Amino acid sequence: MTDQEQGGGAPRKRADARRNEQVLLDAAAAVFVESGVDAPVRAIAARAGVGMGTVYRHFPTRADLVTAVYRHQIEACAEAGPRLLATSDTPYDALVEWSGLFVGFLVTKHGLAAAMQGDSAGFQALHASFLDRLVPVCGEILRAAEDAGQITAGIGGYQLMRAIGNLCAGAESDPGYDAERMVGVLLAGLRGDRRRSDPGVRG
Amino acid sequence: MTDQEQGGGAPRKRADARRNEQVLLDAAAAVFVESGVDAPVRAIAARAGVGMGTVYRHFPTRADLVTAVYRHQIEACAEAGPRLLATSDTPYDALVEWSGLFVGFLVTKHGLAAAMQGDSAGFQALHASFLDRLVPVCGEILRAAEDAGQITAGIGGYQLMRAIGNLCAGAESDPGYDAERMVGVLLAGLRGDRRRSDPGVRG
DNA sequence: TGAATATACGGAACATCGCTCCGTTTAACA
DNA sequence: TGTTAAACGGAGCGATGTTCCGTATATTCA
Repeated sequence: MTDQEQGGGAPRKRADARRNEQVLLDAAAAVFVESGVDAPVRAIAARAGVGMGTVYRHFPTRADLVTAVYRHQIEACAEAGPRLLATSDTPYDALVEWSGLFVGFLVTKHGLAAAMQGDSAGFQALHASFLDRLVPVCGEILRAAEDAGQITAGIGGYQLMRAIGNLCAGAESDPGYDAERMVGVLLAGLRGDRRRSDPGVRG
Repeated sequence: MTDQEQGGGAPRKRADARRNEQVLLDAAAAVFVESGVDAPVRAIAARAGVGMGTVYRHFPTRADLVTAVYRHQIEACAEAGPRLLATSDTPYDALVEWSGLFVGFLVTKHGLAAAMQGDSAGFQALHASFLDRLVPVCGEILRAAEDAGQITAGIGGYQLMRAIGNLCAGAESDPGYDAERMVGVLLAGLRGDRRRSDPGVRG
């Protein structure tokens, strides 16, 4: 995608630049698998056999690199939303299944969920990229479930995704914590809550 | 506690050492309020008017300092557990109230919840201190609620505290995310799940 | 009171980050 | 083949957690 659109207004990138971008993506993917998404940029540069400058020219920040590596998986998750909504028995079932996909994606990438919290301004890009694409998808499923009267109203896509992302943070390195189960409990809570119309549990 | 037990086996600490420990605790507390628990150790040393070495002699790692600063609040939270269990109408009510205390504690300290995830080995001490004291308390309330048939079985104190802590991470800096509400949903999920084995009861 | 000594102190120094800068190399094109 | 703009590499910067060690001092004992 990044390459093709160069045919339009911008002049085509140089061959070595295009090659290095791919080399970097491959190297980053490999390093992320081995050391998690917190791996030093230097390690990725070394693995790719390029200098630091090259990394940062292609991906202005660590978060951009992370985003780029997982872009196709984000896309797959996004596309699964409408499909699940169409094929599942009920919107709530779709919500559960879609959440399962998202959780599965998060917990297999070391530190990805933690990074999504985006406290330090650097990760804001990652935060945004994930959420820009997936929040609308999640929101659509949520609204469908709401309309069907299956869950409580007033939980937005962002709110739920943020909660799920948080629940998954650090889960892969903690055998005593079962993120998938707690996400299941959270989703059950969406359903159980629907009996109260009053939104402010705590004021 | 650190001072008193010196009367036993270990020789009493030097006066300047005792004084500096307190000065450091006060300085750290102030800096944490202003800049969050992620504040640089240097900033705390400067605020206290001591050198870096002094900080690390008293608190071998940043996490130990954080733990020490909030120790009395952790203690208050721990002591509230049995009390709530005794005074609340039902164990589940106690669970909700106790969770409210814990959440209130976490969200008012910038970055504390995030630190609790303890990814980087440094924060393991913080992780442990919080959990060693509070997990049994939480577990007791959970078991009481289980025994009363109010919640699903098989969720341990660690599991729930970890989930709540995660849900609160980064909440204070994200106006679009309401951690307290999502904790409420999670707790509702604990109750909602029981309907699988006991369909009749509705709160 | 005046050494003697263990204890504590201060802050420079080290390792590790993310990220920037700039002199050098090289692909693209006439 | 020569020109030029794009891309490269990696040293360097600033920040951070942590360690080290020479110096200062509280405490003790004569």
